[in-house]
Amino acid sequence: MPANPPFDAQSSAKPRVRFAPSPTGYLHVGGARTALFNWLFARHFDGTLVLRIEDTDLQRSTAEMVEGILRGLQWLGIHWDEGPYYQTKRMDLYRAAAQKLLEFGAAYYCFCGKEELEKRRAAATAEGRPPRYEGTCRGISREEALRRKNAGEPAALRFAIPEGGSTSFDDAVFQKVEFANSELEDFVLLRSDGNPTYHLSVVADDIDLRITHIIRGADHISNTPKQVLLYKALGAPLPVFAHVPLILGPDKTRLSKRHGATSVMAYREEGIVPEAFRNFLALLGWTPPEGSPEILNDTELIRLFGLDAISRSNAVFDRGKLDWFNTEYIRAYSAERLLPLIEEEWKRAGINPGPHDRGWLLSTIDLLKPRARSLKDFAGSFRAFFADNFEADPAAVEKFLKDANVRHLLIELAQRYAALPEFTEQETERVLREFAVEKNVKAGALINGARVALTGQGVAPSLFAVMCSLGKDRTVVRMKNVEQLMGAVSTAT
RNA sequence: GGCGCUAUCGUCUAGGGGUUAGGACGGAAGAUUCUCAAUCUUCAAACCCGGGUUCGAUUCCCGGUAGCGCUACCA
Repeated sequence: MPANPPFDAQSSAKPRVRFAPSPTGYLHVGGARTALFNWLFARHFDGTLVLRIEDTDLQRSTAEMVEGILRGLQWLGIHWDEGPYYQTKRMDLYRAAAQKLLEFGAAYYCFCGKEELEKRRAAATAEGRPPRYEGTCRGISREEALRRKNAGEPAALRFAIPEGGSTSFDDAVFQKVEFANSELEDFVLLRSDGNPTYHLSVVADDIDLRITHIIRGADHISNTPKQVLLYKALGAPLPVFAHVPLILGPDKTRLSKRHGATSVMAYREEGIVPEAFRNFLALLGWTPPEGSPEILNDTELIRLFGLDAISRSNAVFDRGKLDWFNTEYIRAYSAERLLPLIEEEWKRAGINPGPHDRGWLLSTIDLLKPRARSLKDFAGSFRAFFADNFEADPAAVEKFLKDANVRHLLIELAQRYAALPEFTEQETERVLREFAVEKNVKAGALINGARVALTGQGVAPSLFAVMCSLGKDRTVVRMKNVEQLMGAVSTAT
């Protein structure tokens, strides 16, 4: 039984959680997963998700990154209820907290210069000692410190870690975690320019925003005892901490650009549908109850989600599994829902599907979607359905069209189709099969060759469905032009 | 280096003192013959190592190893 019991849904208080990205970069996969877990938790308990932008690193934070992060969250369908709050606009809160800490005797001014500290750290490391701040300025009397400070001497404010003992907390994922206080250093609360550092601003904000559960990456575990000490020094009740394992690349090192796309938006560009990405992310480090399927919509995700089922070990980002989720979602989506997403792909690929009516577009998408792995396919390997300028896959040509006789027969067959009054699946198939018998060739050879002639691909839906989708005119023209495909191949290879 | 966390198929994971160690992705084979990236069927694939506790450890404990994290006047 953990000392911090899991949040009690029966209690009147609804949980308040937050996602607090730092706008020094785009929304990356790890951040998105953290945001997702917070959102799922808030929705599950009918609580509140607060968005807070941690932009106290003035040098590296930009408005563009904030914009990108918000867009990423929106794309994923993660909606926050409060905020965004900007830390740079809440400086008074942090300074007041710092002042309080100073008055309580939990903080003191430090006059050590940056270079001086670096030198000492380097020396300590060289001598094999832990490079911790030794509390040099801790002994300076309060009056003396105030005098020097008021005289204009630059000073940072440091937190005074209690001597001896240990600090522990009960993590909803990792259970009890304990650190000896001797391992913690007197960290900086206020820089000498008066701006707060991370620890101070997070804790002051989380107290002020009445955050009940802090769900964040496991890389913050080591920071937590310092923050626990801050809560105590400030006399505030502790929230429940829940640290979620990190996401790794295939080589089991922390996911980074080396492994490919780490930006959430890059996956949109790759033709991933947001629900698929969200579903995939949810299952990275969290497992639904036994017997649950893995394809889970937002309602199911929210209903099933719980902190207790979060894993304690890091998870490798498996691109292949993401693609599987994507195919499942594309297949399950209605053509109506797919169409606007596909139109974006066409725009990007410079495809204008022409004068087709909406009904044709929808039925063609339905025909194609069981074989789609990405939205990109609708502008890529399915291009021939929506544009007349397409390139043939050389491997498909090689496999099904290298026989000149097949090509000649296809051209001849095109004449028959041209004369066919009723261009339906049944009729086109009947004509082709009779033609095959007449010419004493296997129908399959004609079918496969025709598929390549019509779509440029060796893989496509049933040929006669393809013909009907394309219509008589385009079918006839493409079959007649089959030799041109050969030319394209020989020049391409 | 110090401190912390973690360790089940290639990957995500279930399980838990006695199990044929379960599922999903991926892989392999077969079926379908109108292609396959579709569909169906089948198969291969794991408890990090060493001690201890126990009648019995993959499961509990300790140690080792490995991986990851933190170790800033970054967040």
